[in-house]
Amino acid sequence: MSKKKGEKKLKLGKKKESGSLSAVDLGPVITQTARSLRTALSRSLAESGLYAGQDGVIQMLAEEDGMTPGQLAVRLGVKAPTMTRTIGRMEAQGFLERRADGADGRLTKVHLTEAGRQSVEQIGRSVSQCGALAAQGLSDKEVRTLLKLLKAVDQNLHSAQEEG
Amino acid sequence: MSKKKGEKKLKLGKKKESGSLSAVDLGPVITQTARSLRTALSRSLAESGLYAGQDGVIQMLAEEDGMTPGQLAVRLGVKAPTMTRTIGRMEAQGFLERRADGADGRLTKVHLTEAGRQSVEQIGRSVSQCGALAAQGLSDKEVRTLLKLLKAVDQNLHSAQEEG
DNA sequence: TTCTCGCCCTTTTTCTTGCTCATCGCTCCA
DNA sequence: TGGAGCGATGAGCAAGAAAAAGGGCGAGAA
Repeated sequence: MSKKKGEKKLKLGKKKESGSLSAVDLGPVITQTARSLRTALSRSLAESGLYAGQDGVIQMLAEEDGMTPGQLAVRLGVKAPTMTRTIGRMEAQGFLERRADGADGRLTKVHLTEAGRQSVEQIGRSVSQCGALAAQGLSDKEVRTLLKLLKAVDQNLHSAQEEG
Repeated sequence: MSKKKGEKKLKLGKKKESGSLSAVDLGPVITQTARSLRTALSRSLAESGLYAGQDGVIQMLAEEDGMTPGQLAVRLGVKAPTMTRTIGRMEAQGFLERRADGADGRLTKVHLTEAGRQSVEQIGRSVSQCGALAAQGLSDKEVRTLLKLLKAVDQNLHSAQEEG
């Protein structure tokens, strides 16, 4: 790998290699931004009485009630055990409830409770408000570009994970 | 601040509000990408015997030994309690050690041990390798754009945090 | 000069998400 | 009918955050 190491511009090799220079910063910057976002969302979500990470479950269920923990995990990009525990906590909090599937005994269906359904709107507000804040000062086009690049990165990470 | 709220373009509001449309997706996508990255980095870092989140401490200390927990926390974008505990764990793992500051009794200086110093190189490899993987298929320019946009988002999030 | 109060830094505590490894139960197919 | 698989959980480890508790330093008041 890596033939195009320093051949990019060859500008006197002023600062290291211009090719990898930025890539190293990618990790830290993504991590940092995600942390900031999580913290911000967390505070906004606190008004609804829930934590960052739980919002997705509510929104997913609002779109399609009765999903299984496994489905939720996949769609939210989280591992199954994490989803199980989060669901358990949210059930205790009264936002949703588990019901056994009549046809297949292995499956558990997750349903929104009345309280859960009532929180949907407020959560949507928190999320979009948070998104708007994050995107402040960026043009529509820039946001789309950011989204596209981020998805590409995520894709890279995923495909590598499978190969091991 | 903020008078220029909806006066941006006013283009008939074709699809909802063209401004926020993508913005809502920003949060989930960033979160998701960060999770993937964390997982990937975690595996790579495991060879060095440490966890995702600890790498930054080593690298920071490699650059400037003897920083205080507070300084490390700020530079790594983490809250002080988190840093304290991480340092404690890393001290137990043998990567670094705490020393009291002679001049100011409130301060604690964190120093890399020999083992810590020896891990610096390998960690650097893990991080840059991970960054390279993430940036796979992206042009140099795209990476720079991504970096720029991400930093802008992070900035937005931070400035809002201060205002409360 | 001495004492006290306010401030800063660190650490402790408690709660959550998230991951990996391991386990238990149910299905379905050979 | 017995085993392979899939789905949901359980247990253990770590990062992060918020709230609050210790300790030391320094400045201002008496």
